[in-house]
Amino acid sequence: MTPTAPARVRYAPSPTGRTHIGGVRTALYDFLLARQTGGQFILRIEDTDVKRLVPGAEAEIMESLRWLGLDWDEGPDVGGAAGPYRQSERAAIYQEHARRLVQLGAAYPCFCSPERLAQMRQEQQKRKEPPHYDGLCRRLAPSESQARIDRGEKHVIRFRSPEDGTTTAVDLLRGPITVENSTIDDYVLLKSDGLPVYHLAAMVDDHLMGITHVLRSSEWLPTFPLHVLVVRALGWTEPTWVHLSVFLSPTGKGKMSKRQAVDTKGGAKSIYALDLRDLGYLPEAVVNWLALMGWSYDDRTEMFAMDDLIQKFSLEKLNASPAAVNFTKLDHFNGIYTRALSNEDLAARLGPVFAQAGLKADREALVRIAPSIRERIRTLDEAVEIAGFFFRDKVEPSAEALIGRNMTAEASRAALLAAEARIASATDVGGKDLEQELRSLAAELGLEPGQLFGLLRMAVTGQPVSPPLFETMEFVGKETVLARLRRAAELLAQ
RNA sequence: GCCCCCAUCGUCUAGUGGCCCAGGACGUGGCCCUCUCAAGGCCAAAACGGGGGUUCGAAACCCCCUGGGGGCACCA
Repeated sequence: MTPTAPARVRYAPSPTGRTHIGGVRTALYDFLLARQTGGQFILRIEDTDVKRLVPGAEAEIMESLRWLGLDWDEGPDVGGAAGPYRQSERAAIYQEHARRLVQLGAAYPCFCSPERLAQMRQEQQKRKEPPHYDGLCRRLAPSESQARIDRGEKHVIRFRSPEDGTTTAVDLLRGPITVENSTIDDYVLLKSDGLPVYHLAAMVDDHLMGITHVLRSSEWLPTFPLHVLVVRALGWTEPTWVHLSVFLSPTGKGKMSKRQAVDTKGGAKSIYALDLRDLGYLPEAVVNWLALMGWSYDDRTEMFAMDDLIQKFSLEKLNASPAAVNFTKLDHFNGIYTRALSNEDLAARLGPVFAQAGLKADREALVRIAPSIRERIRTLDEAVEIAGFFFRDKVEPSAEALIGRNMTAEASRAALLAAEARIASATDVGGKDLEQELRSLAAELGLEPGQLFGLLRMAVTGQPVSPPLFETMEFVGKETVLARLRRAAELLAQ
């Protein structure tokens, strides 16, 4: 049931790599649930594996969330009453709970060396047994364990999983999941470096931070019963568990891989949030797209602004089956959101894109061309492709490209010069009068309007595809248009 | 190998036993509009993986198979 009581939810990534859309989607759902119920959205960094830490990863997590408008109420940077929010700063807390578990008899110290464990596993595989801890230290008398600890022997703390019976864990989307306890391994909870493993750290933090709903990836399903057992051993009440399906690669075959910039029809794509930003996608489009990958509202509504999502999101409508990433649909959403932008807004977002392409395009100019390109772009960077010529000093089409459709070079040159003369005497190069004038000219020359216009387009813009000819000429300016037409005629004469 | 999850058009999905010879969206094809490219409008093709049950009635419930995915670390 989607709660009406304030939900406290957390997004708890590990700073071990780049921030991809799978994680971001989980964060989105967390955020929506918190905002809808008037609860809190918490960012917690799970950095207990020192070896896998990637510098800058934490910053990328935050930058990605901010870009998409997923602001958190509590976190490493903003603080909060349940902090610290970085697990590496909470080691003492986990150690205390590990001790408690040992006292309770639900966990035990294990002194086995990594070498012994590796060998054990190897032998088990040879015997075609599932790899699992063989329980050597589980059978140690507490007094002996204590003595070895006092002697300073290196050890970990393992969970003492029940020998028989079954454990049932309830997932909101899948219902009860029951497993034989004999299949639950004696997992390590606290490593010999004193830092916890996920199985302990996440359970402790979720409880201490008052988390009401745990939304996480379905990769955790296999260890879900273990988690429930840990929580119960500590005597805590469980949160509502929601396991979100993973994303599949665009073909639907195989998991979306971490290093995947697949080449779809529109060009290179990326599964990383910040790459999407740099590729010219709008955050509102990415949010809408992501929200619909695993969640739906009804049988027809697809456009959702963040406010709509906050209002309409519900856990019940989450889909338990895996979804393939569909970048083409992202393009579609992006096109719609782009077209909905005002001239000023579009110009503002285009500024950095043109700058990055090395083109000097001031805000005022961008506002003026916005109406001409809005309907022609799906991503912001396509604007450079279609309208970059506006900001280049010279256009130099090849003589070959300047020959009109079904025309000779000479006829093309003549048409260009004839058009130049008419445009020279026009008062308004963007107006209907000139258009009529040139249509008449085309008829006089025995040309289709499209042939003449195509010729002019190539001469003025240097490209076969552009915004509508007359708006384009108006923006380029009469003198420049005339100069370019003369230059084109020259090129054709050679 | 063992454990767990999932299963409707190519893709995202609606569907909670009769409203479904299955609806929407993207994509695809065609037509219209049109100075190019888009945008827009109209139309079309396209799915309940297979087999058993349950039921007066199954896309929906149960079982098996198949397929897909995930997991089996002192990673998360």
